[in-house]
Amino acid sequence: MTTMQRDGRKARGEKRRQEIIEATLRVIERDGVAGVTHRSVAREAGIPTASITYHFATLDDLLIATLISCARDMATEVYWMIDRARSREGLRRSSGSPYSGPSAADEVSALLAEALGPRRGRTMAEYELYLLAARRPSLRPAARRWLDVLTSMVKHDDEVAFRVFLAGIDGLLIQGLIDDEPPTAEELRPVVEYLLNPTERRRRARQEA
Amino acid sequence: MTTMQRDGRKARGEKRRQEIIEATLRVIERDGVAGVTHRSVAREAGIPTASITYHFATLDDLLIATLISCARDMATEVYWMIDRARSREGLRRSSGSPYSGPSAADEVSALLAEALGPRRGRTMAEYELYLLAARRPSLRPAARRWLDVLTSMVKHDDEVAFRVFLAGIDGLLIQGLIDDEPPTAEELRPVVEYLLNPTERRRRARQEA
DNA sequence: AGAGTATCTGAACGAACGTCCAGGAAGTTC
DNA sequence: GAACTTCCTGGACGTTCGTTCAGATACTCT
Repeated sequence: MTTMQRDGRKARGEKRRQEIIEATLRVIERDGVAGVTHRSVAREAGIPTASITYHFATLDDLLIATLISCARDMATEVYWMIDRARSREGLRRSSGSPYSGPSAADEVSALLAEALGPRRGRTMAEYELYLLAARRPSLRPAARRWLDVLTSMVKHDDEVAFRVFLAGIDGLLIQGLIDDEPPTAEELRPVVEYLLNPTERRRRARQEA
Repeated sequence: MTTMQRDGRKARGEKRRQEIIEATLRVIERDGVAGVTHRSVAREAGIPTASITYHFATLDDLLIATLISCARDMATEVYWMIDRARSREGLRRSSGSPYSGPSAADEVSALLAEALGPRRGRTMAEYELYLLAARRPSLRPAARRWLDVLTSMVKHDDEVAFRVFLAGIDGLLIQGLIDDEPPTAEELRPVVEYLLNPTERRRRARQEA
């Protein structure tokens, strides 16, 4: 009984798989899907080249596994984000004191600014997935995942306004990627407010009725 | 004086350049940027491989020239589209009879449906340009071209509503690319109407005042 | 006609690629 | 510790790639 690994062989293999996927994602963030080769990923992960072909039958399998993993992570983030926002709203309702924290528009625009600033590489990776999914139907469920999470979690009394909101988010992100410098949360807020407002207005109207 | 070509050598070279660019665009539409190689383009154009390196110093030059050409074509299309719409609006105003042709929302949604249906490949090519521009600043002016044309031609009294409209178009397009089947104009119209309405409402209000 | 120049191309080169494989290392079971 | 399974990897193979280049062809000009 040493201080060494406690995992079985299978667990070690799974860990390696994850390391390879993470290294692949870093390569995609840095150089795009075009930069993904057995050798570049192996260099990034600090492992031998043949180790990749052992864990992934083909390079395409690796790419697909990576993009699906990336999409799953993002969907999970969206899930928790909404969850946090919801519990906060619950607090706001139960307490009688006036709420003065960040508004929904504040939070969404901050999130977009983050996606276009520090997490730019990750955002680009997401849209590489979009484009790959456009050509390969098998990838589409993964690409739509964060949209599905939003759709199923947020109550949308106005179907059309909600679709506009989703499209607006994607449009702001992809247009932000080709700006010379990433837009700040302050610059984005008016647009986000505009995207959210109609929904909010109707919801408030419904609650007052 | 035969019935042969009348163009000088220079003109012939320029024509070849164009043919190569068009073949490259077809390859991108079919297989994406990843499918562009000297040999695949040469096969598509029906010319020898070395002919490409003669007209384009590097494969990257060819790719950039093709995507810029594609962006220029699209900007030109947007230009004429707005021009036609404007002259039609002029007619509508001058004639006293009630106008019953297609509304702006009708036309925009028909255009989007076309971009996601028959012209799907071209639309994908456009977003490949977007993604490439995200990584290469020198490509960004080309990628923004159609946005600039719209911005400079359409009078936008409400800056925010206009930015929402532009983002919405991009979002609808890129989300339409990952739908299992392309959305129809009828499905898109309510969303487009919603994107256009606020602007229209304010414009009408201004005209009535 | 002949010099000059732009256009064109078959063939080849070196580099990078995806993938394979024989064999070694590590862990598990008896 | 022996048998067995899984994990791992250095090295090699055949392919495709971007690019080069010497020489051929087509056109212009004087």
